[in-house]
Amino acid sequence: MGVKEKELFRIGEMAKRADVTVRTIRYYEELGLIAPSLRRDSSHRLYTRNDLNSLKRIKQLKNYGLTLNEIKDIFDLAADDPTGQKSKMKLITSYVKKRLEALERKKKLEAYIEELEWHIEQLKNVKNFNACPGTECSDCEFVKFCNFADTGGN
Amino acid sequence: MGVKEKELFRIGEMAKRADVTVRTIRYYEELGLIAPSLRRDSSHRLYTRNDLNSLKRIKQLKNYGLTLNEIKDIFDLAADDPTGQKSKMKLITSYVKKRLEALERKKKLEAYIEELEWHIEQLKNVKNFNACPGTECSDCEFVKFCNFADTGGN
DNA sequence: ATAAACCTTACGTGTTACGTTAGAATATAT
DNA sequence: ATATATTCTAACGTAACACGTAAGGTTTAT
Repeated sequence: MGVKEKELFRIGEMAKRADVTVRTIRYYEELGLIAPSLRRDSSHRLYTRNDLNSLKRIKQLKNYGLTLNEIKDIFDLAADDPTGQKSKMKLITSYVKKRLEALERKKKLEAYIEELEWHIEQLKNVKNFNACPGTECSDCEFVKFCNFADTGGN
Repeated sequence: MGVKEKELFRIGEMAKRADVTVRTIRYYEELGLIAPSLRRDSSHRLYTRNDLNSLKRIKQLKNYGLTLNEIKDIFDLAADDPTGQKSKMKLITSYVKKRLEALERKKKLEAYIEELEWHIEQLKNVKNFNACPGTECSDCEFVKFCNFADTGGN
């Protein structure tokens, strides 16, 4: 089935619909993230509704905190195997790896949040408290809870 | 009580003990993160064990995924109020804000992880699957689950 | 006294995600 | 048919981040 001309967007239209700049779209093309489904003889880019979806998806993944490189990895995985017959296992493996990386980041974030909560509790409960870390930290009565304290050796 | 000379480290010693470069320590000083407790007439930096703890703490917080600017914010909070008598509430408020920011990041990360898991499940269960997103995505029988699909309007 | 360590100043590096001209071709509206 | 708008490629600019690296000089340790 051919692509109806009516269903094609020029780059400016794409930019408006996805709320990004024209430059951004071209930049994503440079990175190999999205390419126009076709071009005119004039070399003007023409995009389909599907292309628009891909662009929106990039925005979504960016919003999850992914870098453009990480997004490209994911897109490339999908492009590797459009019908899913060739290397399903490899695809799954890669997704699983991405998941593990994300879980690792989550773990660190949680440790940080716990730290913050510890500080908040200290501040709430202690009368004569010393802000930690600070110049007085070594005299702080709570320093024993700090796991970063120098133990004397190297 | 005065600082015993024996307990003072020069910058090279600091670098070794914290496993960073000398340049890194000077850079942190530029940013206002750590300053040597004193200097010799020669302007050589001299650090205390407490300084070393601060340096190690920076490494720890970096490991949590914080930027140096974020770390500086936290340090500045503590320095604002070393005895904790002046503005306890303000301090708590700031920590709480940092916590909320971190929770926000965590939420996004979790959404991403769920997405990955959804893809993994799809790949595991679907026989004739199409990698999503991809050129065939609009024909995918699971496209209805995708929340980024263009709905026709703007 | 000579090497090792340190000092300041300042430019360089690589990554990320685009912004911003510049000059030319093409498309659309009247 | 022309005026205006849009698009094209190419290429340089930017701004934050976290230092690296050299230059040229002083200080400390052995």
